[in-house]
Amino acid sequence: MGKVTRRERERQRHRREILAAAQDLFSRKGFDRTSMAEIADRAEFAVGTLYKLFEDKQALYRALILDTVREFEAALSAALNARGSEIEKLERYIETKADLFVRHIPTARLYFGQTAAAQCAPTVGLDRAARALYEKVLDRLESLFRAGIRRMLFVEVEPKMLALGLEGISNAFLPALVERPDDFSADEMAALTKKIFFGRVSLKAE
Amino acid sequence: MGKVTRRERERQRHRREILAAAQDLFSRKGFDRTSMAEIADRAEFAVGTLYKLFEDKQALYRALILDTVREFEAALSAALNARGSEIEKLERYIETKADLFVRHIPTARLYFGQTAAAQCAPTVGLDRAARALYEKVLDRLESLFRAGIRRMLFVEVEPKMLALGLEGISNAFLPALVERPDDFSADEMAALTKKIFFGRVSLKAE
DNA sequence: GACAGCCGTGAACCATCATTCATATTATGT
DNA sequence: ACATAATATGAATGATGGTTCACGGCTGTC
Repeated sequence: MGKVTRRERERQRHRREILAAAQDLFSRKGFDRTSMAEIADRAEFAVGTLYKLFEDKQALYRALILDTVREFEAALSAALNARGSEIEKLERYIETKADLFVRHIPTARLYFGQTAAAQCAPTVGLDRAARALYEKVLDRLESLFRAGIRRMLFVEVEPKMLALGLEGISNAFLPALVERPDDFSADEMAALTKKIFFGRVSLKAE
Repeated sequence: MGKVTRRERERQRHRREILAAAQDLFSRKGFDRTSMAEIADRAEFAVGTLYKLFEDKQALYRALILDTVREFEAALSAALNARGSEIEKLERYIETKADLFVRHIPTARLYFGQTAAAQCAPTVGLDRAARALYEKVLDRLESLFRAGIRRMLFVEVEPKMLALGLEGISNAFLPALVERPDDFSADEMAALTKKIFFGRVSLKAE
């Protein structure tokens, strides 16, 4: 009973095509300002077809967000769990994130929207599971900072706050990247982030 | 011909009441998920009245955003133009912003939504004028960094990027603040921001 | 080659608002 | 007190867009 029939493969391909169309539209115009008809148009299907593959608009959105956050979470968690000192892990985290941002701008927009922005307006963040995945990354960051502080690699600051601060900086350049994608390389972005976060901006002694 | 008749004063008071109701709803649920009827209800007016005071829903929103951003811009620009060295000005900027955030959380949410988040999804930022005001703050930050670098107060990094980085960190704690408002004082938030941005997080020599 | 089941289709349906406007209410001037 | 102008009201209107479903075609099976 081979479940992987041609039918099923086609079905999954269509599903992916719809998600791709939706990603572009949702990331540029947001959930409410994107209609099912538009998504169907762009994906070259009829509206009805979307409803064959997804319960409703919310479910389609959720699936997309979940895919997006899962992809990011996987890459970022891998970076955070690689070998090396706390600092090296965090540096790899920064590099990985910059790379993801530069390489997949629409995905990055969605990721940022769901993590940073949505935290301030809970009603906007439409998904529970995605949130949980992001929390996992935050927790991992926090515990790395905690360990780093214990080993005297970092200053003594609430580790949770350090994690949020790092998130803040590593997201900071995304708007600029969105506006002029060609002016940024992942390496530059990562270097800048590391310099500001780990180095010191001020030259005066404290 | 005293223009400041009772009628006119009442009118303005009603206007403010409507804006106050709208602020709470928009900041919590966003533009699309807030209906004119809801705003009218909360403000204890009829829908028609909203249309006597505002052209349409967009205009009401624009007025609100403009008020919000204007308020922030005024306070932040004042901080950036006060006496003192570049570092002192920036420190005052950080303190002022933290204070605004802690004191006016709904306003802060709107501000953040319109500045940081909206930059990534241009269609979301519904207002031109508000954007321009924020750009003014960014430009001022940038030129402060530029001057500071010339005077060897800061490391040599693209000043624009330093400005974005500072924005990133000073926004970073807002989500935490929104979630548990009582756990944060403006002073703590400002101190943390300064420590991460101006000080150094890493203890190892570079 | 006929039959059954799956797929895709898009017109039709319905709920949700933004917006309007005829009417009711209140304030102002005489 | 009366006339008049300004203001507030909320039911009615129309547009938008999510969702459904009856239909026609295609695929794989016997």
